Amino acid sequence: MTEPRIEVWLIEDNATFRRAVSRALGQTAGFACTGDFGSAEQALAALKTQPIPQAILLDVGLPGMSGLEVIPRLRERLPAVAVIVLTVFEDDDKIFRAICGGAAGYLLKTSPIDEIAHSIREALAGGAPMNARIARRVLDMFARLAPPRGDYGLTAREQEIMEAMVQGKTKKEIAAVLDLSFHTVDSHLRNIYRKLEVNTRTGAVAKALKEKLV
Amino acid sequence: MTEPRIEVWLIEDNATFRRAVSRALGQTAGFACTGDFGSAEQALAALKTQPIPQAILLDVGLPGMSGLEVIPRLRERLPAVAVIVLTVFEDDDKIFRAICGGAAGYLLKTSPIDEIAHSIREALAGGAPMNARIARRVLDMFARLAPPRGDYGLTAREQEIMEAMVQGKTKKEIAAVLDLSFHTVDSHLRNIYRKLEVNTRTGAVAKALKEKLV
DNA sequence: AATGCGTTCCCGCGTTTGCGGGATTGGCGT
DNA sequence: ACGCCAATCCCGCAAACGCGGGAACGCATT
Repeated sequence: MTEPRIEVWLIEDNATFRRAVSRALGQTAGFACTGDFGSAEQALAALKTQPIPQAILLDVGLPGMSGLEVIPRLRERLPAVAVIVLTVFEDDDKIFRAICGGAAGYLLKTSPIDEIAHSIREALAGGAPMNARIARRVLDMFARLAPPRGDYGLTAREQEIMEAMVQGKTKKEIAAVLDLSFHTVDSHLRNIYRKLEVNTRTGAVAKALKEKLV
Repeated sequence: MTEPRIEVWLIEDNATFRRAVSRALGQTAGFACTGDFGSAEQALAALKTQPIPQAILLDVGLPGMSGLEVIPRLRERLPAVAVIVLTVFEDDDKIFRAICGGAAGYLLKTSPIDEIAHSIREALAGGAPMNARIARRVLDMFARLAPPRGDYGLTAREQEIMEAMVQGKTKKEIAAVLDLSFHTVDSHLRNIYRKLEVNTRTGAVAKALKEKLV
């Protein structure tokens, strides 16, 4: 069985490293490096003239437009292409921005070529290949970003009032949309304040949003 | 070289599957299953009498206390132990809650034993072993949870006012901490409202928190 | 010199809020 | 049957807020 070659693009400003990866990938069974570019701009320009690849290996430390900036643009034009970040950086902010931009994987340049090849297959199969340390960082960020999910025992009605409050509505407006008396809304509001241990709507909204009560 | 055995606990209500994994792990070089439990409660009780393991394989669909609930408790008592979820479920909510609870990995029960063994080593080495599909789900959730990071051109002073506002402070209090006149704060507030296109502090706080302006 | 903008300060007025008091109904559990 | 509590409604008042005006200064750009 002869499976079709996986066509890969490489965006990397270091010519030496770029050629090394390009050649190594070309010699790996089932892969072909059909394009290598020294900058994001060159790659974007090539989209208009060349056939698109299945996967793109991307450095983040590029001259001009950074790798992080280009991810969303690539994803926009080529939603089906797996963009895999391949870099030396492993700080939270870069990882975070890469993922939020839509990267399908995040590898380190120290990875051997067969791991890179395996990762490309994994990404195309719907996976998310990541260096072990990176993966841990992602989980940690996730957990930190996560909701403490405080439970203050708000009733259904109070939740409803909270939602309206978060939308910036006044008591009068809330009363109108929920078809209640102004005084009733006021009453619920006081109960919410007591439960959340705040005494202004601003504090209540901040607490609700921070702790994902809404 | 004789590396020390890795001691693993198993929390899984299906006795057949539990024994199968336990035996397979026991026969794998470098591993020892030193405890297997049919419920979270049994495992928590065993913490008091038995020596603690290096890793715990945990099912989420347990009778009584669910696997998701028990993760934070385990992490609390045993911060150094790698808790790896091993389950058939792969819905976003369960994955999300497991990670937020502090799980070090998330595997599917379809994984062969050598992959499980490898994952345990990976977790103990600071990695985050995940099934490929699960990893992709995590990245997708991450990107969705991500901040749109709107930029409304708030000045440094206005940012400062926003932060104080998010803390639930009144205009008078903000004026006090920033050593400004009440009227100045009022002025800044109006400019913030105009830039964010809101007309209440509630709306401003909601927008600021949702779009990570603070 | 002129323009724009951020920052600071001030007045007044009508609206909204927070909170102190209440009251009544209906469901739920022991 | 009794208490508990969520949910609904009401009054009044001091405080805070939103917004309409305004003015002044510094600093950078044009």
